[in-house]
Amino acid sequence: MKLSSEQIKQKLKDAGLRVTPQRHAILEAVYTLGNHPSAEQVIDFIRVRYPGIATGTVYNVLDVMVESGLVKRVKTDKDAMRYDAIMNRHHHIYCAESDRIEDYFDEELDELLQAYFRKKKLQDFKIEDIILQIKGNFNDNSE
Amino acid sequence: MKLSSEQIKQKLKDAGLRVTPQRHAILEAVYTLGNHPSAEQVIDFIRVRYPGIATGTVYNVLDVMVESGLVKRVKTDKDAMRYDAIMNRHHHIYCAESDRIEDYFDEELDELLQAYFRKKKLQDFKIEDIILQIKGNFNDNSE
DNA sequence: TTCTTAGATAAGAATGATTCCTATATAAGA
DNA sequence: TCTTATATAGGAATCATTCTTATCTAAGAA
Repeated sequence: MKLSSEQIKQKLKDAGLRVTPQRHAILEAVYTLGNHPSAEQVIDFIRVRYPGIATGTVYNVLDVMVESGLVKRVKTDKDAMRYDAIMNRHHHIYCAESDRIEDYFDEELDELLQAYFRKKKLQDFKIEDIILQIKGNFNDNSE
Repeated sequence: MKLSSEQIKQKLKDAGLRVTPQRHAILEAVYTLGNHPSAEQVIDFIRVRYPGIATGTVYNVLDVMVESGLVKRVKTDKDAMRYDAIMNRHHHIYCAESDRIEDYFDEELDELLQAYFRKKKLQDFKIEDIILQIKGNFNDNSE
């Protein structure tokens, strides 16, 4: 998903963050890259236009954005952490072989789960979010 | 869960793996520690009785065990990978604040999900496993 | 039982991802 | 414009994990 410069700025402001060129570039990168980029992919993307950005800054900013709810961390079987800017409730379809992640939106399923856990409460736990990790294989895997 | 030495041995054999003292100790550690240990926790646990075990061996063996279906990788928001020896279908209740993971078994839910995805097929994807990550907060968090 | 060898391990170097440190720079409110 | 709390650059440091190679051993064969 591509956002306008103004939209990105507004998102940072809404999250209560100072608007800096670095933060702007990083949030833009996560949105533009779309498919759950790693910090490294974000850095590579940004350095094309903005070579000076420091590695540490990207990690810092991504952390800050996670804290502020602008992005989410996505961990896979692999080592590097990945980031997701889509904040609407969604799930992940994941193939370990290719390390590919696809978003899965399904409101019907979400309602089903919500209803289920409204009835069947968990002891001593306050649910904030439920994420399905759907594991398997893409049929069109290039292998 | 605590397993007898004989049970552990049998599990290794059933998985088609050679039975070595290291593998025995590692599988025992994952079972005994119970709560989704990281590789580091496994190493610390084993070194008390078996100081010589090499770091690389633990990582190797854990990978081999994942390949052979003896343990599963468990991913959290944090960097380090964690491992789970419970292979029955179950889900995870996770609190990012404390990094605590609890197992959640619920056959009724599993059937619900199975029925749901039997009807609503995903295009171009063969589902092998569905794991819920239930995120939130434990009420008794010591904080 | 002993022999054989494919496969496993030790030890530690190497790598890759991430965090930390601190001097400098800057966003944004006064 | 000034002020200052906050952010960034640059690079060292740390942490998790993988790799390399010499040595060792489990387990089937003789």
